[in-house]
Amino acid sequence: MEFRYLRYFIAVADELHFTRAAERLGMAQPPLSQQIRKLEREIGTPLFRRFARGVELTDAGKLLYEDAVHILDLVDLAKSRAQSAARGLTGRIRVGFASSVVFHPIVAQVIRAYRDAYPGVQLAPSEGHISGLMNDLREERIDIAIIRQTSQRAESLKVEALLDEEMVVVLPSRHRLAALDVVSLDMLSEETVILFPREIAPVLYEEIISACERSGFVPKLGQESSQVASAVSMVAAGFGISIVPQSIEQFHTEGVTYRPIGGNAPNASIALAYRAAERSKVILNFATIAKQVIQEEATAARK
Amino acid sequence: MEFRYLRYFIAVADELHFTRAAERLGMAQPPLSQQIRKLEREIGTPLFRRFARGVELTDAGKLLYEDAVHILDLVDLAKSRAQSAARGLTGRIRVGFASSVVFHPIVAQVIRAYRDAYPGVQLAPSEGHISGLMNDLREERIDIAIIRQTSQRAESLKVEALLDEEMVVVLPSRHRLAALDVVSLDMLSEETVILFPREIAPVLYEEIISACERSGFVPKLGQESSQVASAVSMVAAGFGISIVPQSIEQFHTEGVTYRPIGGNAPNASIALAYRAAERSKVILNFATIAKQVIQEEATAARK
DNA sequence: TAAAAATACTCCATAGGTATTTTAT
DNA sequence: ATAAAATACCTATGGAGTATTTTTA
Repeated sequence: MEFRYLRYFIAVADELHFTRAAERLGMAQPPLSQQIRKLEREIGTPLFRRFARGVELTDAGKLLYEDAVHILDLVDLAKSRAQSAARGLTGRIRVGFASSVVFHPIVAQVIRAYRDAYPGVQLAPSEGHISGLMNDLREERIDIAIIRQTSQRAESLKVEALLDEEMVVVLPSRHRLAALDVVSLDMLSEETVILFPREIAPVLYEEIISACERSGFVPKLGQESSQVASAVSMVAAGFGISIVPQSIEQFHTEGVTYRPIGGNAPNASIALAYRAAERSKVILNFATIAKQVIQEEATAARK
Repeated sequence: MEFRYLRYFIAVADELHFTRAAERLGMAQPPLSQQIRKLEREIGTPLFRRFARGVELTDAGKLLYEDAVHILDLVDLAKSRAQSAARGLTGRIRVGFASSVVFHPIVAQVIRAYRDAYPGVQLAPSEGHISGLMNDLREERIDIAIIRQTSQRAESLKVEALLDEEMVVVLPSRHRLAALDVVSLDMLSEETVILFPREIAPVLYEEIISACERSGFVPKLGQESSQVASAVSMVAAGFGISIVPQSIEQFHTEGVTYRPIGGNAPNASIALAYRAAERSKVILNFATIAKQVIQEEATAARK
């Protein structure tokens, strides 16, 4: 089967006249007759009944006409769909978010901005811990991730810093330090500190520990929380105090108070991760949009 | 766009390897590369990313792959659909029935037989008077009709006799002739005869009149009934007697009695009508089935 | 008999082949 | 260094053109 056959067939079916159809196709009548004949031989049945004045469609021809028009439409559609996929306008993108960043307003902003710019792309979000997300990226279960900066030197992945975020202290509201506007780290040397397991965000963990060490003490660690954010609940329950990224403040929990850290506050930096070999416009566009959003935020903040 | 491009593209997409795909297609690798390149140029975007070991699909390629497979499937489907249409296995047929034949058992038998033989054909039945049906045939509003034999010499239509049907007398049950087993026409010379309008079935009408005349009288016509069958209701209402095709007996109406006509009973013959130039297998198959059913009935009756 | 499609042939564009080079890991 | 795709060039199939015949209403 050749495509040409369908185009020619449609022309003849429209005109019900070989000579006129040939004219419309910009060709001579005999080759048109030949091609139609080939099509009829391939299908195994006449598609036209020839009369002295023009032709008419057989039942088989009538049916084929509908299908042929449909098929040619689909071909055009397929072409334009492929074109828009190439421009990153359509498709699907699986985005992973580290559990410790999902509360940060930048996440919602990036998603909104991407949705607006590429409404044809379906977003499939997922949440997980940093190392899990990195594996998901490598094994192509997700396409891009917003994570905390990581020390894992991943050959095949590209990790780009997006922005820095200071950490804050989480205190039970009745704690004596809650009376202060700003808490400095050295005030915490005697406190029991609740932290998440090191594995779920190693760089964040190390940053907290080393900031304490720079302030001259080794933190006294208490019970581990399962997540970065759930440490807040444990503070409320009286297990101790905690240190969390500022965006966790969104978590308004009864009985806890957040206080900025004076001096050398530990830093939680947010980064974008995706496969270094990535070529998909859909995915690269997401990275571009994310960086643009950060840029605009920074510019807006300067004013 | 050429079909070949899609076939080649699918082969390369399946193998992710030009050389192997070329082998599978039974051709050399360079022309395959050329054709894929042409396809990429036509669509305006790369479909594959070439590496030292094989290739991979771009986003555009992935999308086009799905569409291409679908399109090739549709082409095969279109071919087989056209083929089955040519054999009269699929399609739609609009069948008209003369009001005076719809009660005859042969009608249901023919429809059932056709349905069984060609389950893929959609039947669209309609009912009307003979002259209306003949016009509908000529103007292609219906494809075939079961009618009463007609005198209208219709150039463009073919009318084929199916079977003969005797007429019977319809009497009010308390009528003195209802006491007889058989009624002969000459007994009706003084009766008021209720008939349908001549236009709706001229041959039937003439047959009744001339049968009476052969029996030596001109029938005394009373009120006209709107239909052949509705004469029965009027007999029940006491407007007179009537003469109807035997199959109308199916119409079991309170207060009327049907009696066979002795001697020269008028004859109502049933016929098939369709366009003389008809070539559609779907329609010609219907005619064949109808004649077969009659044949089988006759054979069964002889036993 | 006249309009239109089919046939007969000729030509050339291009699909496809062969030999070789380029590219990417 | 090597596998694989791209390039260069050649060949030949078959699509399209011209002239003519056949078909059908």
